[in-house]
Amino acid sequence: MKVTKPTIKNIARAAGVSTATVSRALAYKNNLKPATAKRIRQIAQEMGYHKNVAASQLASNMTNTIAVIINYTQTDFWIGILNGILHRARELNHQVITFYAGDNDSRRLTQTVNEALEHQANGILMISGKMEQEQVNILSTAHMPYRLISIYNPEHRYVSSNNVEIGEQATNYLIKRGHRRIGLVGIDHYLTGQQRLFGYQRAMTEAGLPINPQWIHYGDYSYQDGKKLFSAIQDGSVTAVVAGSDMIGAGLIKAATQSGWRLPEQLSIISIDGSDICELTTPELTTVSQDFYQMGLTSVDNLLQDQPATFIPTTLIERDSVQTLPTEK
Amino acid sequence: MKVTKPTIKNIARAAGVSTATVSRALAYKNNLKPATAKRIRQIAQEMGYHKNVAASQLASNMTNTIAVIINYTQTDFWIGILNGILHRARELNHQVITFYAGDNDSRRLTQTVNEALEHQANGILMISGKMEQEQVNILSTAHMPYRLISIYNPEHRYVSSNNVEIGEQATNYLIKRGHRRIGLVGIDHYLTGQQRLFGYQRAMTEAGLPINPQWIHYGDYSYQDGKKLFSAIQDGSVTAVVAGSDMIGAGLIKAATQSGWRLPEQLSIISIDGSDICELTTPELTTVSQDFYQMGLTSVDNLLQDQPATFIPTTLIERDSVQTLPTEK
DNA sequence: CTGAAAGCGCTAACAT
DNA sequence: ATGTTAGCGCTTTCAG
Repeated sequence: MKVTKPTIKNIARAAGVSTATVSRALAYKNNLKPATAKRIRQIAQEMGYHKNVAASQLASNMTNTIAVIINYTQTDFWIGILNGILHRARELNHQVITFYAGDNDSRRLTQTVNEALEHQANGILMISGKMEQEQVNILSTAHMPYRLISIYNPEHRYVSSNNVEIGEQATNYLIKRGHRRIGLVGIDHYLTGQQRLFGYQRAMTEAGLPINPQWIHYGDYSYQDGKKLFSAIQDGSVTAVVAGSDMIGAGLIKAATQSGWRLPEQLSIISIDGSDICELTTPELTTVSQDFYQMGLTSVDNLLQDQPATFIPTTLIERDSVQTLPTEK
Repeated sequence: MKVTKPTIKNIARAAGVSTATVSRALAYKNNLKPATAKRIRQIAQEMGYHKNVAASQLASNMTNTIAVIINYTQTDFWIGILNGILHRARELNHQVITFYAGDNDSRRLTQTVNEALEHQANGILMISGKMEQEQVNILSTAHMPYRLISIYNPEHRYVSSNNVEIGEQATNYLIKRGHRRIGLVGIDHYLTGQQRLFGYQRAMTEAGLPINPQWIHYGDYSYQDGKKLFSAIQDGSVTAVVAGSDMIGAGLIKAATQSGWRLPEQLSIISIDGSDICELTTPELTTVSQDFYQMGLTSVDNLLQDQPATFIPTTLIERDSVQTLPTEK
């Protein structure tokens, strides 16, 4: 489909004015006769004109745009963040354009980071579970402000929950209810996972509880992995688990239920990172949640105001009818 | 944060060549000495250079970009579509940039459509439940190819499932199981909803079943509305319902369960538009599903190859342990 | 194989 | 209040 788009030149000709006047009219500048301005806009609309943002950006050297990179398409924990970003960005008269990198595909993430970098945004917000040094390097040498969202990385600017604290709170929740053999299921091999593991270890250690390495199982935060990982704990070696994400928690619950387990009698689960989906999937699930929406708001402020790295407060949400068994098997 | 980005001019100076040569080197053109090319790329990387896509587009008049507009941020049915789009777009060497319009906020949708239009994409894919004439007009007069995804609108190019068929299949599923008083809950007031309603009506009529207007309830496809709408059917006037979306279905199930109902004994539910979340929320739910991923693939092909409007095939997915009651109350 | 130069569509001084 | 003009950073002829 060959499409010839009208330009301000066409409009200028049609309106019998110069391109500068057209430009001014369309930008709602106040230094021209309202009547002319209105007439020009009228003509522009009739011609189905839309500004060529490339040319505009190039000429003005301004974009008022925030680029968001998302490295997940299977889980939806980032939707809350994105909503927050959108809200605050609009408030501050910024546009948001989003780039998807797929699911933890390193090569495509690199490619996507480069794509985002080529768009002359005011800055980049990066929502990704995994990041390799390569991508971080590209970002950090690219002369463009960026923030890692929900990714704690002490060497960079981030807006993240405190994963150590989250891991610790979740574990303590179970310990307080009498559990002694507590698993940690579905954390990743990267920093986030390591932090949560550290919090888990700290809670266990401070409670004087031993940790069995076989209680710790890695995954990719997905529902699928949650289901898979149930097999790793169905020998009954633990009475409770901290799920590395709500999707992991949901997967565990699904698999456990399918195996005929009754929850939470046979297994108590507390899940990290409750998103909205959490209520849906598992009303009985307790969640140590990040306030994702708030994280989005904060991210934009942090980026545009050039603030230092920051933590989002962690809150523990008990839902409906949670009653975990206060006894060890 | 004041950032001065390197340009090809800087690189040219640093490399002792002309900007033309730099441009060629970075575009991997084969008409220059490999050694020079490599050296230039090396320098570019060291300087943290990234192409200014605005300038590039302007000069070459090419973007190889597909713009996607999404008008939902609370439900996630579109993620499957987006994945399909991403996959096929990459295959065809196209970039995807995504614009979020929020949640059925007409003003913001208009704004977002305009933003997308200003980016010189090859075309626009629009995923939205509701669309008003205003936005459709803007799109259709903008000299840019576009497709409405999952929106049946005979006056425009669309890639959609056949909503009449979907409504009919779902209703027939319940009729075959012996239900006679069947509700339709949570459809919208727009074309999609009307089509599904029509299918429902056709199935009922062909089965010789009467339709009570009070069995039909409107909503916005959200989980929240599903919960709300349960009150509309809890008088027991229907023995089964077609849920207008899987989120509606999930909401109904949640509310019904909270009210102490046992499903499917007291109420059979079949849900339209099962996304992945569907399995998660309600393993016992039967779904008339669109293949969202396929819809994404098809959308890209359809757009880039300038094909006519098309329907995606509909499939009925029975999950796990569905056994609806074959008797009327 | 490389350089010089002419724009792409728009904005922003600077004139008038 | 409007027109003239010089670029923005890049690509792409056209020369050499």
